[in-house]
Formats: sequence, C-alpha cells, structure tokens
Amino acid sequence: MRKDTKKKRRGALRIPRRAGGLAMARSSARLRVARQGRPLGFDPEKALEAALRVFWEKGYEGTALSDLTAAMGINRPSIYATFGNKEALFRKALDRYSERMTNYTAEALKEPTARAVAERLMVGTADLLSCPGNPKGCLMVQGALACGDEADPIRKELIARRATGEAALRERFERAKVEGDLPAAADPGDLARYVMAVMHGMSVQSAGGASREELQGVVDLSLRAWPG
Amino acid sequence: MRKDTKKKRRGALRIPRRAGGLAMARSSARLRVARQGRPLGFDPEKALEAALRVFWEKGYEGTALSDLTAAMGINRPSIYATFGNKEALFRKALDRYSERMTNYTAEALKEPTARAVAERLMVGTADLLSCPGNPKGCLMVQGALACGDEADPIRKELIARRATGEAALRERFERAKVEGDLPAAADPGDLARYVMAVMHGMSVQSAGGASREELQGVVDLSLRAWPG
DNA sequence: TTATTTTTGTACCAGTCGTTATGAAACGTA
DNA sequence: TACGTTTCATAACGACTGGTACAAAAATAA
Repeated sequence: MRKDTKKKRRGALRIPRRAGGLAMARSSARLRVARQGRPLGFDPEKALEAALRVFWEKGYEGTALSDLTAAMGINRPSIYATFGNKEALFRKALDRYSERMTNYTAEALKEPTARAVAERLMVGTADLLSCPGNPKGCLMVQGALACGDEADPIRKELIARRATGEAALRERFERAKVEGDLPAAADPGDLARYVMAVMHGMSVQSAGGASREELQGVVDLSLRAWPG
Repeated sequence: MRKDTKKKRRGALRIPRRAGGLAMARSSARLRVARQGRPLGFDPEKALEAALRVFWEKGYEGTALSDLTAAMGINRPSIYATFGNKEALFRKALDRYSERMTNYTAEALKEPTARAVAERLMVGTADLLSCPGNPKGCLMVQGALACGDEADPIRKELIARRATGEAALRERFERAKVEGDLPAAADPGDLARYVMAVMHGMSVQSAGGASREELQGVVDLSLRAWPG
C-alpha cells in the first residue's frame, strides 16, 4: 500500500476494541480493575517503550510491523487492538518521546535569562543525544524527514511539533526582551531559529556518530554567538 | 525484500549490459558513436536528473521504482540496463548532487580567511536550500538519516560523505591557524563541527518550510560566534 | 535481404508491506 | 458447568516491493 492507486485506507476508521487511552494511562489497569475476559499478556507501557526505540532507530518508514512485533514481544493483532494501527502507534510513541525524553525543554524555558534558556536547552539536547542507552539522533528529526506519500502525515506532524517548540522558544525570547534580558536589537524569531538549527544539526551529527564531547563543543561554540 | 529471511540479493552481482559510466560521461554517447543496435530512447542525463529530484524529495527509502519510472519517463528494464539497480542509481544521483548542487563548497574552501570560508559555505547552503526549483532540504541529510536494514548501506554512505566534508573543513581551519588567520586557542575540529551542525540544522529547517530570509538569519547569527 | 545487436514494453516473479478474519484459549460470572 | 467477554496465535488478504524473462522493435553490418 504505497502510492499510486486507490489508497482505500481500509483500517483507518477502525476503533480499537479496548480504549487504549485508559489502559495506557494507568499501567496494568488499576482503576478499571476486574474486567472480565482474558487478561492482557503484556505490559502496554513496556511494549510502547519498545516500539519507541524501534521508531527512533529506524524512522517511521524504515520500521516494519515485523520489527515492531519482534521488539514489543507481541504479535500483530495485539498491536492493532491496543494501539490502533502503525500510524497511531507512532503518534503514541512520539507522545511518550516528548514526555519522557524532551521534558528538559519545559524546564529550560523556566531559566531566568534567555542565554541560560538556550544553554540548558542545548546541553540537554547533547545529553539526550549521547545517552548511552538511546538510539542516535532525535526522533522528531529522523522519524520522517523525507518520505513517501504514505508517511507524509507523519512528516507533517513532526514539522508541526518542531514548529511548536520553536514558537515556544521565540515567545520565551520575546519575554526576555521585555524583561531587558535581551538587547532591543535582538530578534527573538532569529534567535529561536538559530537555537533550533543548532540542536537539529547536533541531531544529524549524532546520527553520524558524534560523541558527547563533540556535541558539547558545538554547544560551547554556538553560545559564543549570544547577543549582549 | 526487507529484513529477516534469506536476503538472497538476486540482482546484486548483475553487470549492466552497457557500460553505464561511458554512456553517462559524454551525453548521448559522442565518442562511442555509431554503435549498432537500437538507439537509446531517452537522455540518460535528464533521466538521472529526474531520479535525483525524486530521491531528494522522498529520500531513498520513500522512493519506489514506480516513482522513478514515472519521473524519468522510462520503464524499469531501462533503469536497470542503464544505471544498475535502485541503490546504484541513488549513488549516481548522489554524485550528480555533489557535482552540480554542492560545488560551492569547493569554491568556499578557497576563500582567504577561515571566517570567509564559513560565511560562503553557509550562505551557499542557504542559497541551495531556498532555490525555488529545488526540493526542500539537503539530499545528504534526508536521503537516509534513519532507515531500515535494507537502506543501511545508503545511510552509511551519507554519513561517510558528510564526514568527508567535515574533514575538509577542519583541514582548512587547521591551515588557517598556521597562517595566523585563526587564534591559537581555536579548535579547528570544533569549528568544523559547528559549521556543519549549523548547515545540517538549516537543512532540517528548510525541510520544515523555512524561507530564504529565515535561513539567512541563522547564518548571520551563527557567524557572530566566530573567534577573533 | 538476412543476420546481429541493443532497447523497449509487457507481464511476471518471489517476497514483504500493513491490516484483518477466524477460532481457540483464558478469564470473570452465573 | 455453561456463558459472555476479551485476548491470543495462526494464517491469510490484497496491494505493492525491487528485480527480471521474454519477445517484439529498431537500429547497424553483412
């Protein structure tokens, strides 16, 4: 099911039998206890974590259902019943990625000065990218940077999420200007784009095998551009 | 043919009937004139250019043979006879990309100062990324950043090519240090990585829809980090 | 003409893709 | 026990993947 013909999207409007959101929210269903029927044979949280790893490593398009079933330890029908389809599973993995991996961004935005925000953001990125247990690179970049028509919704989703992050950064820098933290001549939009570009560039370099020290060198140099 | 089973690589050791290199070197076979047999019904240069565009836009994995035949205006057997297989075609397209699109890099390295080298490199990248007729982003980045096992050789090839560019830049900066153009405290490796990271980051932002002016803003800011 | 060589179009290959139908298995409940 | 419900495993679906066999078509050489 790639491109040119009917694209009938057979399973798109399928409703998962069990409300995945609920089952996902509390691990192993603490509140909806004692449902009748055969119990789940796996931990949805761990399965989702495994799926995230695969997507992170191979990208959306490069990940096959067989990769997912192998990594998650369950078979296809369990995936579809619990998470929807491949696209829905990726989005849930992406949510998990944002919550668990890039939570330092929210913390960084609380730093008192614009420069401290930028520094903490970039150092946090270097940390994430060089964490030994993690795949190389950033899911928000390499999940679907260029792809076929089939994966295009995912590509657009990642673009939107990157844009959201950049907007939050720009707004933080606008506040910094109001607070006198940034010179009047500084352009918050340019600064936000610059910081994002450096982080995305670090992601590409990480995917190419850059070490923690090398990434830190990029961070140090990029902070020398800071105004004021 | 994706991953888990035999991976028999049926056509890998196939030898193209006609020496593709020769036919490619001179457009429409000026030197090897008057070969007998039915003449080629298409221009290999134009076909390769069309293939390059598709790979550039959709990445290696996202590009199907049907995409290529449609864009190149020829059918599969002609592709295989002229260029080899999909992987060989991508490599030829990548060569063309390097020669025609990123030739400004060689020019940039000839600039008299390290800063001028960096500036010309990044401005040239902004030009390339915002050239109206071109796909968004950079083929060397989004051709195969994260992918399945099948595309892994291409991913590694891109990593190697990016590393080659970074090494050339580092060597240029080392020369600049010898020439007194860069302070003794400057680290050529860090500087090269920094410039590459900014350019790769611009590529990601371009893929997300960044305009020429926005990319130029990134270039201007990143040059403020320059030592000396 | 006939023979030889090369390209073209068609139709196909085995394998994989994402997705699902089906029925057995495993639970709580009556 | 039997029932209702839910999950599990198997096996299949149609569509598409990269790659090819084959013969007709189009050129040169004899």
